[in-house]
Amino acid sequence: MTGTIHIVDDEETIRDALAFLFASRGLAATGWGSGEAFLEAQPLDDCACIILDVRMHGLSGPEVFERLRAMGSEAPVIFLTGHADVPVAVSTLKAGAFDFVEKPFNDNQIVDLAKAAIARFVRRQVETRTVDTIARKIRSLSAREAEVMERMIDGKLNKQIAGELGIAIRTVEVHRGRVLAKIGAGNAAELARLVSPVLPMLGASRQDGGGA
Amino acid sequence: MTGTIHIVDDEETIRDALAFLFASRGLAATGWGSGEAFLEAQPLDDCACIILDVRMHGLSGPEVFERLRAMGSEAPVIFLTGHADVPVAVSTLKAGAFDFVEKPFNDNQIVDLAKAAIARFVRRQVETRTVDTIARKIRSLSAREAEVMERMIDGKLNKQIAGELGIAIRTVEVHRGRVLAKIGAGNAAELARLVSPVLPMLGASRQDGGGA
DNA sequence: CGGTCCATTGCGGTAACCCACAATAGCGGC
DNA sequence: GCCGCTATTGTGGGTTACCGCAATGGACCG
Repeated sequence: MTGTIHIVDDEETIRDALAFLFASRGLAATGWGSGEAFLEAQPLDDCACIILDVRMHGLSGPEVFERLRAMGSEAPVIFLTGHADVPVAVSTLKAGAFDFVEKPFNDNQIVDLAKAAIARFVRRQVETRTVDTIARKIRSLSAREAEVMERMIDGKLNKQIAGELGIAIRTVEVHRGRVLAKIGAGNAAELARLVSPVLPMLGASRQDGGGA
Repeated sequence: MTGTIHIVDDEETIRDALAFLFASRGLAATGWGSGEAFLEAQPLDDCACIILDVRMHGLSGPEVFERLRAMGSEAPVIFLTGHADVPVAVSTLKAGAFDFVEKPFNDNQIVDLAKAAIARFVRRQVETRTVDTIARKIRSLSAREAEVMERMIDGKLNKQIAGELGIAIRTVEVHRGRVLAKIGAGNAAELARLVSPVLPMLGASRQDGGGA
């Protein structure tokens, strides 16, 4: 099981129709009668795809979408609408919605869209996990080790690094060895390849990893 | 001058109104009466932003958009439409359009959108130029040098590379030196940092850079 | 106060990198 | 056939990287 499709619509007819449709195609789906109910349950871990009706009692689809993104959810969202609302379509798509479909929809179209959304979700999950693994390793470095690593990636020699940090070459060697061990790289080239794409995404999240 | 705004609309009234509007805000703009006329002139180099009417005589806006992309243009496109056409809005945005605006539009909104589009265009131009510089250097490598470089980035030792390629260590050293010189890196770490983000984008574009 | 973690440094040695000098050999063009 | 480009290899030597062993000193915790 790769994840569940969550259907949020205040019309029970549509909810049930979609749930039945997905079930008949072998896709797991759950229905929610309102945005509030869905958000409160927060089944974030299990969200591979979210289908939101635009106009609902209480929170609207776009409002639910906005809160999901604010909560950090990256799940693909497919909007359903019964009214030709171009501005809403444009703004949600520009905000990262997966698709925007007008009712009445075609069964095969919706199923294909949901499958594509889940496929994208799975792909991103894999990428994110890879990045997170590296990021966690980087955060496990002490402050000094991080300083040394940054300079290693720039291709600086131990001698230069020692000069910049005002410490002995031997000390740089020790840090360098620890960096390679913690990141799991055999040498500076591998380190640079692994870490350099992730570094720019870590801006303010570093914290002092050690004492002194 | 960062580039020109190209307005493609078969209604002269709108063309002129937009051209006047942009001119009054200090933005250079040119009008075209049809998609065919615009495509034929191919002012690709000068396209910082393209405004396309959806429904026109001859080629429709989306058709023009599709041909532009097929021609390799990455310029941001803003669609204008007089009709609430959600499917067209969705498909064009998913295909990479910058925005989709319904008439009648607000003057300030259009100007701000055009400015944002131009800003994105300029930013991408800079990125593209950086990537192209590296890509050109990579293409200047001989076939053998490229094979060696690939393994350098993986952090392999000269000894390992020599084994894989069935050549002497000394030969690997020579290629290694030439790779670093051609790319402009001081060592393998810098090489990996510079080249590894660009490599995946070069799939089929490599060609033999040298003799025998 | 002892234990833990980290930064720091030194010694000595192996292995790897980098380069100048020198030479052989195949391919394509004039 | 000569020239130029590239690939290939060797010799020898200076510079670096990397590692084990050993030790000192500061900060924090129970």
